[in-house]
Amino acid sequence: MHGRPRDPALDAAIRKAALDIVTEQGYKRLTMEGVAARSRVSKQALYRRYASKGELLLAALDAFAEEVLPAPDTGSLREDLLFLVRAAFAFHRSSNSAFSQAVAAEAAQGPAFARQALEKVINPRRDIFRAVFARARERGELLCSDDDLLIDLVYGPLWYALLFNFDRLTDAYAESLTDAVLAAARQA
Amino acid sequence: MHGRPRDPALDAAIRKAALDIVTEQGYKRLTMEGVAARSRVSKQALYRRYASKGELLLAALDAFAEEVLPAPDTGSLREDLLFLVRAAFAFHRSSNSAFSQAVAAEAAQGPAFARQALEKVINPRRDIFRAVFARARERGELLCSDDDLLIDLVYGPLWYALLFNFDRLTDAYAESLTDAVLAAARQA
Amino acid sequence: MHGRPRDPALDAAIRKAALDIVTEQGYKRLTMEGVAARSRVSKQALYRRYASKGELLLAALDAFAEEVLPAPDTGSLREDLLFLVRAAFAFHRSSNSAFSQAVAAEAAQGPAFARQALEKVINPRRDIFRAVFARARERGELLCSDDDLLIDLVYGPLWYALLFNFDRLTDAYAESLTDAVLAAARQA
Amino acid sequence: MHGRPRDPALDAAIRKAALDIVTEQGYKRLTMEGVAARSRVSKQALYRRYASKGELLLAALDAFAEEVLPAPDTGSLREDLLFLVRAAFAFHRSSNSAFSQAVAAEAAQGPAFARQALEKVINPRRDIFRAVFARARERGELLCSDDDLLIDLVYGPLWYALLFNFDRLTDAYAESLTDAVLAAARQA
DNA sequence: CCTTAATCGAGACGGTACGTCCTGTCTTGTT
DNA sequence: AACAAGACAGGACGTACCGTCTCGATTAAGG
Repeated sequence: MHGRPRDPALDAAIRKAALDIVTEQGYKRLTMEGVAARSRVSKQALYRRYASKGELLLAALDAFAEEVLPAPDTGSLREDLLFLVRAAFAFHRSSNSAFSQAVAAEAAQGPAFARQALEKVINPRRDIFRAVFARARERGELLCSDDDLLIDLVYGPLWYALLFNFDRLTDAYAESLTDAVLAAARQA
Repeated sequence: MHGRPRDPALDAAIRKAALDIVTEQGYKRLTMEGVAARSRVSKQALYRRYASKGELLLAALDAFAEEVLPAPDTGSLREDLLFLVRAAFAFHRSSNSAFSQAVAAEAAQGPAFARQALEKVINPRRDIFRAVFARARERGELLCSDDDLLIDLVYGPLWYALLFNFDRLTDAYAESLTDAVLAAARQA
Repeated sequence: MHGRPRDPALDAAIRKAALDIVTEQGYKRLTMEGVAARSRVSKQALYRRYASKGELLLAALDAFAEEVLPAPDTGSLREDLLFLVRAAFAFHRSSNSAFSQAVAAEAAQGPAFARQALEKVINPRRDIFRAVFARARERGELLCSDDDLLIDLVYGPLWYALLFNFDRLTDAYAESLTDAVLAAARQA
Repeated sequence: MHGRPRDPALDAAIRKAALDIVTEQGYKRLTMEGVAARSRVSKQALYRRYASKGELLLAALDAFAEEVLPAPDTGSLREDLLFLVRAAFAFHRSSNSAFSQAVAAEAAQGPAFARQALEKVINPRRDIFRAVFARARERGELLCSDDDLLIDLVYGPLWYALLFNFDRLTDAYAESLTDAVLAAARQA
């Protein structure tokens, strides 16, 4: 038998509360207790859905996951890449950086979270690069066959900067990085 | 100023306890309370030395910092790089990965820690690459003048994998990555 | 008024579950939640019948209430009293003591429960004594006209012992107590 | 070694809070959480001292335990008894009845508590009767040698009334009860 | 030699959050 | 209607750490 169904309004309220707290106070201050209080939801109802801060964070991340990700097609690999890298930098430079850092912190501490973040947040963004690379390959602009490596060359330095050298995420760096990736891309 | 001097044996006991707890139970379980208990040191004495888990972690990291970092000089940039990248991968693949992840988690959550980690752990390792690049430049093997960018191309993907895709840190990947860096290095 | 009639099988199941839990785990562990779970009855159906632990306890007590209460008639007041006092002691000494204590605990905390317990459990037992006293009075064995006082002299010490000195409920004590009551009974 | 000693001011604050809550809101509303909040004491400090509501109640009862118990000596057993019985009734009729009921409830549910209550609250009051009986015995007013039985005849009906028939605790009843006890006392 | 001051262990303290349990009410669909 | 199932707000539970604070007992260096 079925019992009373879960109230979807609560899911929304919880996600919103979590989102607000992270952006306003940072991930460190994100607390099950606090989310319950802010969303006016009982702790029980909260724990029924999310057993940990990590799961809660992933749920809150859905807001970003649903974003339509832009896939540029300028006809030039360099232009496409530059656009994407700049956009990625801009995203992490914005107020969303609290989330990026939360994701990093959580991923560092649990492979379970890492896997889910990969699937929900990381891979969709990598796929856009894949599409760009596919088109460039048709045009003959790309000799390297290892898309994953090239994408790592973009996102690696990005998350690395996010961890240790936040200020590095400038537009100038975006351009240098893009050219470095291009050098690798043109090499068989 | 006089009074009883601090007992250096306590420093050692504390660092050892912290180290043991992190490797045995992971960084999440590292607790000031737990370290005090395990090292048979009073909380007071502990807090006198390290005001936070972060400082404690950095102190425990000194064990690694004191390691002699090997600086290869094979006469070939590719060989030197390959050696360093493989060594770095090996280090993070080992049981020390708990520490790498702890550093990542802590850095993600506080620029103060990030800065200290940078100085104590990250930059010394970057400097080794710098030396290698300097020699290669003299030999004419290196056109790119931006050492930091090249080093980011190495360590970026490494930490990125550490966060999201641990299994990626294979020797094969080390080689691919090295060649990508070389491509960027040879480009003006 | 129509609709589906209440299932009497549920009443039985609930009472049994409550009874079992009290005897097995004590009154403290008696929980509406637990009774519902054990009796495989929904909490709704449970609350429809019994609005509180007290009501539930009283319902469970019906099992005892339906017992045929023996009314001795030996021709001697002392013999009759002794029989009743011993029987009462024996009852409370048995495994039913969990119930007696539950009744005491609940009565202590709510006059509402106390009144219901009085009516359903306490008074019926007092009435047996009344009958015995009535016969004794006819035989001229009884000068005291205050039955309630005499009965208090029996049940008072019994419940008192139940609260504070359980071990006191021996047969020897039953005899002493009976003789004390007799002394009071023979006095105008 | 010793560590920081417990702050005795906290003991006082806790006892006061517990006392106030019980008299103001009844024993049911007495909550470890509530006592901690009202006494501005951390839950930890509270639990360090009292592991349960029962222990807390006993501690709060110290206020009464320290009371000087009056021991009448009128030269007449009846007068002495009457005085004591009336005083006892008056005590339980007063606002302290909340405590009496709390004690009853708690004693009913745990022999551990019962034993402690016996020692701290019950027995000291019984001892006063013992003293009165001793004097009466010297005067030849007392033939019964079983003090405990006689005291049960007093306190039994009292607690019995406390549980089931609160209104019974009148001065008239005190007199009837006294006379009944006297009848038993005069009997060998 | 003997203060003097910072150290040490032990552990109490006010807080905050944890994750669980129970209460009493409610909302489903099913009988 | 009553029923099983189970979600819901609310409140209390007992525990774990946090960082700070007494205690009494050491331990040197400086007077």
